[in-house]
Amino acid sequence: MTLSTTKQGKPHLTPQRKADFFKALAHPTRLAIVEKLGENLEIHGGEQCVCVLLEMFEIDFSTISRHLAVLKNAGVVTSEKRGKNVYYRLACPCLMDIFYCLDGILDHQDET
Amino acid sequence: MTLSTTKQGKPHLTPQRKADFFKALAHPTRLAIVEKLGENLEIHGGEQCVCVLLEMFEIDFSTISRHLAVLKNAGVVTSEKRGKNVYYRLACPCLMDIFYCLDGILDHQDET
DNA sequence: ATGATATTTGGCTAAAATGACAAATGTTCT
DNA sequence: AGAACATTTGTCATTTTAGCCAAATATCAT
Repeated sequence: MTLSTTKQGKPHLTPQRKADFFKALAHPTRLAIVEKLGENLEIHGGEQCVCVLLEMFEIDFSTISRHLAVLKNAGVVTSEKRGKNVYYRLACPCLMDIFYCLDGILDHQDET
Repeated sequence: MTLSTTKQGKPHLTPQRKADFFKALAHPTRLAIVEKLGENLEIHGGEQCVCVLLEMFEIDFSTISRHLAVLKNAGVVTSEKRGKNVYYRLACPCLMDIFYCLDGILDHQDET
């Protein structure tokens, strides 16, 4: 998945860019990672060590690493290396608004 | 792409279900369709004939039809046949909130 | 420097998504 | 009934994604 950018390397708001963003969220594992990063935003912006994320799933750590790379390329998360560990956090806390929206939509559908 | 459902066939709010929803939005063509359906919501709920959607793209009509099926299976749109034509509309007008959210997020990123 | 720990990357296979063409279906009109 | 139109579905080729294992890289402790 390639992030669409302008000539200056600065991303812009094309349909492709939006689609890339949704695509990054279009996987249960990545979604779970994002929701985890959305918890406790008041503590270091909700950042989590990769090692913590690894414990959440029973899949190979290389696979998690790849999922994290997808999220990062799409601009959903950022990462920072400190010592032996790498910490990921949401690129924008307001990202959680999308989930509130979605929950509302899906709940509304389920009522029918 | 299969929509996750309960035994009663009623969808529930699993990570997979959310991921399916995002996956349906994770394509520029489908995104453009959804945004088109979000216009003029006050007129027949924003519904559009497939024939109108066909004119928006230079791809085969069978491909558009498949994209519409993906959106429908994910619960993003509903359809209704009237005469020779089929009309699609957003399953929930509030879906547009997601786009407002996303625009906000991406705009915010672009400022940096 | 060596070894232990944490994470990413290369290489591969299997599965899923995309898109085109042709054929099928359903509807209206004559 | 038959033709014309609108949309969907069958089938297939191509591309993309997901996941695993092994190897590479980076950092810390001894």
